[in-house]
Amino acid sequence: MMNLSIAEENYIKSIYKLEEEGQEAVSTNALAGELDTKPASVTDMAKKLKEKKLIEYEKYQGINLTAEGKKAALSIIRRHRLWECFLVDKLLFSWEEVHELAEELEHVRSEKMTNRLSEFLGNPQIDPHGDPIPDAQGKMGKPRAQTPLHKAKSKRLEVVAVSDKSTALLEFLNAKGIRLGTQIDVIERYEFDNSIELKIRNQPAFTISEQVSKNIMVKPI
Amino acid sequence: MMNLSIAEENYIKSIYKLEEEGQEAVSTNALAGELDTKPASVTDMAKKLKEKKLIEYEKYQGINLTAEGKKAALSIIRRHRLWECFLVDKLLFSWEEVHELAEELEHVRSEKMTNRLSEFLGNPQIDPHGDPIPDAQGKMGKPRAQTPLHKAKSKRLEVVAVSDKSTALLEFLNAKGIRLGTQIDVIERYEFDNSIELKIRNQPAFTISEQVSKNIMVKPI
DNA sequence: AATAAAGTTTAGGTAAATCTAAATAAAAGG
DNA sequence: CCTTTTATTTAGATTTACCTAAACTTTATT
Ligand SMILES: [Mn+2]
Ligand SMILES: [Mn+2]
Ligand SMILES: [Mn+2]
Ligand SMILES: [Mn+2]
Repeated sequence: MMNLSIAEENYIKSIYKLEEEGQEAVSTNALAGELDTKPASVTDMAKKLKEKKLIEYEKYQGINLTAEGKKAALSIIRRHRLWECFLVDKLLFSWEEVHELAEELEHVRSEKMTNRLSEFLGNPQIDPHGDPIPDAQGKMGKPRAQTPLHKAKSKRLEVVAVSDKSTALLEFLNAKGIRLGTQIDVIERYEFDNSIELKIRNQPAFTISEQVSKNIMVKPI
Repeated sequence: MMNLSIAEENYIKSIYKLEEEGQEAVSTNALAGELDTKPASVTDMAKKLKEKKLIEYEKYQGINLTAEGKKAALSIIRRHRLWECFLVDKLLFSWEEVHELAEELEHVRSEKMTNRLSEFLGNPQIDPHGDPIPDAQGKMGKPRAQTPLHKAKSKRLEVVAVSDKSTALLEFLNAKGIRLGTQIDVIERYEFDNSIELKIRNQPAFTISEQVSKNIMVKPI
């Protein structure tokens, strides 16, 4: 496996994320948005990553990871999520604090360290946001076939993941008492703005916007 | 405290190390040697660090850290040594494996994470090589007034630190059964090459070169 | 199909951190 | 004190990862 720069790793990870979110071929603009950079910079990097055979890329046709690119992505994601577990489980950070730190820790490349960290943490299967952790071979549990709350049909639900890791969202969820494993009763869905009124045990009912509900992944219970 | 690049942090740390080793003013060449770079690059960086008021520097006169530079150095060293403790105590690495990993982990700057890591480790006072760990305020236990084995007068000694962190030396010490806390009996000192014959409990006596003995810090027992 | 709008690439630059080779200053030796 | 050696700095390039502005493609809209 080639040696990637930090910038290259961040690109690979973002391409993986956008592909996973359903983009057939990842567009220059989408990637620029995800990485908070300019489209021209993305084009530059695309040429380099193509040269290194980590992506397939033709002018104006968008980007897709090659098999090798996917392998690299999964290895970065593994490190990212394991460090998030460490920060939450061992250093007692809360889930909204760990993403940015893991964004840096993920770039320390050592298979031995990564595997020992995993073992030390008891080989966790999901990270603090409910996302699955790839194993040492790059196999990831479930490809996340999760229902967002705004599309769930059932009345009684359990929170299994959040898809947005912004401090803003996670702090909002903290304030409302919503975390992984929280059980939710849907009281009412309002069609005009797709807001949802819901209730959590021992708490008054409250309403959340579609913006929020589409980032909460749930399963029926 | 200003935001330093990884390169700047590595320079600051090396300047601190060379000052600590006794260099009145750190020379361009010494620093280039320590950082495995070229003197011309050091001159470039010296200008930048002077601009940022982290060092005192006049052309041809060598380099010294300012108070602010020292504070920055101690903060980097704190992170470095805490991560080394983590790797050895929690991930079960051996002392020759951790320096290079810590060289990268040290650049993740988060006071909160650093302090939590310290707490998680039980606020250790020394790292796996016997070096003191600065506290959150940048105070470092003892300024290392340690005797190297080749200058020790006493016959019975205890190993308290190693001053060279190269894998080569540390693996040699592993092979000989020398680690922190090991008790040594000096059997003979040979003047012609300053080699030392010594003995460790339950092991045949053996001889080490001055190259080795000057990197083993000891105290009498 | 023609045109407008949106998306993407190219051209040309900048800043950081490096390098080599040449110039210059300091130190050492006689 | 003069000269040689050693140390240091400058000048000029290179690489990586960005950027803006202009040119070019693709796509959507009349
Ligand atoms: Mn990252
Ligand atoms: Mn996560
Ligand atoms: Mn370092
Ligand atoms: Mn150490």
